[in-house]
Amino acid sequence: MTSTRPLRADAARNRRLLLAAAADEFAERGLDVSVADIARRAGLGKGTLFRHFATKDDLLAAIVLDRIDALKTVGEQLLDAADPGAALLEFLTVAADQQRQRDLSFLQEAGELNADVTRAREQMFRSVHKLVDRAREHGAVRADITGADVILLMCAPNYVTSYVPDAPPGLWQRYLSIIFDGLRPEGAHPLPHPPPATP
Amino acid sequence: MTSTRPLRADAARNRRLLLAAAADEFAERGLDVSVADIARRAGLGKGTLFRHFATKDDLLAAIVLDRIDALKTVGEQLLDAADPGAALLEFLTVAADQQRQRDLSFLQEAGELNADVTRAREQMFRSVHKLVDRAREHGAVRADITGADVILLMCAPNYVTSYVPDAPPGLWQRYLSIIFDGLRPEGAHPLPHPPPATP
DNA sequence: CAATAAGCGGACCGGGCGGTCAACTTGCTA
DNA sequence: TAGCAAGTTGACCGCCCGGTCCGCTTATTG
Repeated sequence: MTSTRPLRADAARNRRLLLAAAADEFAERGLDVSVADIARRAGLGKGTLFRHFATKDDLLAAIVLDRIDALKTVGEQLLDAADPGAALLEFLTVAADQQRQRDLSFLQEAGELNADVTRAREQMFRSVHKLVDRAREHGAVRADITGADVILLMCAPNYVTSYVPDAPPGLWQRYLSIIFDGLRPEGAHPLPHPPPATP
Repeated sequence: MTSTRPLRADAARNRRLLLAAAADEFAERGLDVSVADIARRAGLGKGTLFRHFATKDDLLAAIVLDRIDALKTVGEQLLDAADPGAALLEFLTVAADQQRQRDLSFLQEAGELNADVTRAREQMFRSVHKLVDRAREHGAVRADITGADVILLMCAPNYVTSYVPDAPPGLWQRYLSIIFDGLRPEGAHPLPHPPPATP
């Protein structure tokens, strides 16, 4: 589209600084941190932040877009894995590990208004659906589970651990493991409600 | 302590109106709704709200305290139930059903500063620990699960469904069911991380 | 090295928030 | 029913937030 000439060296560095500071700040203190705090953490002025990202939501969207794209790629690569059950578990592990601490709600909050994020998210969701379908056909997950279910449950381990004050770093793995056991065919009980259509 | 004379009739009614309006508003639109909106929904002035609740957090704490107390009572009653596994599931069902939609984070957010809420929460947690212990001894849940695990997972069904745009009313039951299957002994895989000590 | 445009920063703005207050209304009681 | 304490109200306050703007700095380039 707009053939934009490359960023000046310092500007490129500052952009990276801002993205990193914002990611940390969002992760540690939630989506409500002020842009002033983010800029301060990056060691830059507030004006600089707004030169790089027109709005606070755009900054959030840039971070989320990165992560979703990375996840999408991981998902696609895992489609060729030998063990479909292990592949799905691996995907969920990467997904939960990538978004540390409390930046769980990233997926929805940012996508509301940004078309790029929405599109990337849908591509990533498609990967998940395929992973789940493969795992189901292989008997690695129960028959009554859908991709939409897994997408919804994907962030739960992070959510759950965000409520323990000084959580040890790997605690989320415990809850991913429990939830994944709930997805397995062994000992599965019939589900009381059909899955949602949307995601 | 302070022998306070009973509220005037209209004041008592308004207090109930405010609590109901706040509960609805928090549930529908999250904890960030303005006190002005809550007062408007109750059909009252903002000043009236602050006469009944010194601060917005106090209002939230009053709501949360009610719910936690109710949950504590349910938990204690279920301790006498014949089937410990069914009792635990019933408790989790009541817990998830009680806090509809997105008011999931009630437990932590409000208790941060309010001593009453903290105390009530700890009592309720004690009930959960007992329910889980009984269920474990009975073989209804896996041996490596603790009360703290269940407390953390308690709100997950609501959290998960809060991300589907127009969720059908009972959808949370699906995810409670999946997660509960993950708590059962059949098909359980060893957990990769010890449980947290705190709750 | 000089010229210049790209980048930077912080004072500033409008708006919305939680919370206050003094003038007004109303349920209770004797 | 008269008197008054209890209750109500919305205009108002100070604060902080996202976002703007313009004078200043600096990387780039011929």
